[in-house]
Amino acid sequence: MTEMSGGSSRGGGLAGRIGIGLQLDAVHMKILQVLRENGRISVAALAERVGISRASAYTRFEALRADGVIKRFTAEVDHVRAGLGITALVFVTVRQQMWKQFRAQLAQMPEVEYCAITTGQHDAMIQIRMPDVASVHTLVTERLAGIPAVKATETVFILDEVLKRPYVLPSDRTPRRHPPTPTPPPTETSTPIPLGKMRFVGAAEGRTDLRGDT
Amino acid sequence: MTEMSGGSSRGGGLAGRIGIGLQLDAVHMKILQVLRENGRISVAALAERVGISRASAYTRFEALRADGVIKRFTAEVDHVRAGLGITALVFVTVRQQMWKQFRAQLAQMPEVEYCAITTGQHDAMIQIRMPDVASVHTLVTERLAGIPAVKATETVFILDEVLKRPYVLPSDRTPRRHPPTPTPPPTETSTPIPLGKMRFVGAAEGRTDLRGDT
DNA sequence: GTTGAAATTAGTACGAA
DNA sequence: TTCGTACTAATTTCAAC
Repeated sequence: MTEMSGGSSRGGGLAGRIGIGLQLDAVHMKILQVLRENGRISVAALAERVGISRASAYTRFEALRADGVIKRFTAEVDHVRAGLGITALVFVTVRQQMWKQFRAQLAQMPEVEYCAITTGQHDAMIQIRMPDVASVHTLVTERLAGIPAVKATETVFILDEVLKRPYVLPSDRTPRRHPPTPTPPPTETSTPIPLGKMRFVGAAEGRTDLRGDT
Repeated sequence: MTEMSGGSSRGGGLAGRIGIGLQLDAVHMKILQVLRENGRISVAALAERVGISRASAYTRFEALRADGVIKRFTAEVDHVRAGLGITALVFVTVRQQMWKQFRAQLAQMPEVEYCAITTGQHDAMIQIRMPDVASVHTLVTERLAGIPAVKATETVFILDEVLKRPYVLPSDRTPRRHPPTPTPPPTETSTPIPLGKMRFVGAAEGRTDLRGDT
């Protein structure tokens, strides 16, 4: 092989996905689990770990990749060591009808590592990595705030990243049966607040154009 | 090779790191850049892309791994396809002097993919992946709220993950010189609020025991 | 740090169960 | 489908430059 990934992720972003494609069984899950822990494992070693033949491993491996279940393989870099020691979260309020522009601008900001559209007080949360605190300030005030689509921002710094797990699969979930009385979905209209400790935050009003048309 | 990663990440968490180790040059950066895009590329192909010999590529590759600059290789899985279609952020207020316990409890919750300690109104932000909305509710109310260290939570749902980049390295940054007049660091005492659009949120009062002693 | 050649391993393509 | 084997091509290692 020359390369095995990097060029075949179908579609554009992480957004909308249609069709179900592969039906994943326990073996698929086990493959994913191993691959999340060690993305560079050889298919032969993978087969051994999962308990299938090499031929099957190749078939399933390729199927998972082709089907988009595995989106890409990546190396996790220590950002501090790489020169980007400061991480911040910026919560952004986006002006209505300007989501497309907002997305377009974000695409041109390489320092943005992650962006998610959320319910709650703000509309989006972006995570940025910077060499120093001053750079965060500059980015937020001069570049983010300069985007017409951005109505307001709120910045918090990340003091420590406690955990970042690659193990998140249904099989990892704690075996914990749902309560007999099915919990009602947490909507704005019916949200019990048990223990007085919880608070779900719904979407802001008039959020109709959440998805861009890219 | 049989395996190339997965068992040698030194230390425990993502927290404190001592010593500088390798001094990264432009070639190292380029290697990291390629590896972040394609974690399964062969060292031979990597060498060609970076423009160095195979042997050099092997040496540098190993050095980056041994030194911890590359923390691990992982496969990015489409969570929706894998059965965890719901993503939520839970902002947690942690009771003072109970950080250690909080961390310990989190370690036992596999559905938590990411946890960061932040400045601002809340103390920590955790990202969870669940099969459905009801499970989020159950997790937050029955498990998270049940932790003594957790004083309060606030949950928001992620409607769409716009981008998740593996390209974040200093070399990716937009070449934009800092303003001649050095921007003052954004502390609570001296934070200019340009355009009335920005808002930095400092740490809550009395946050002295942010780091656990693990 | 680079090239080249040898040994090992990976990836593919068959049949057979 | 999955497995097992054989074949081909690539990668890794190790040598000398």
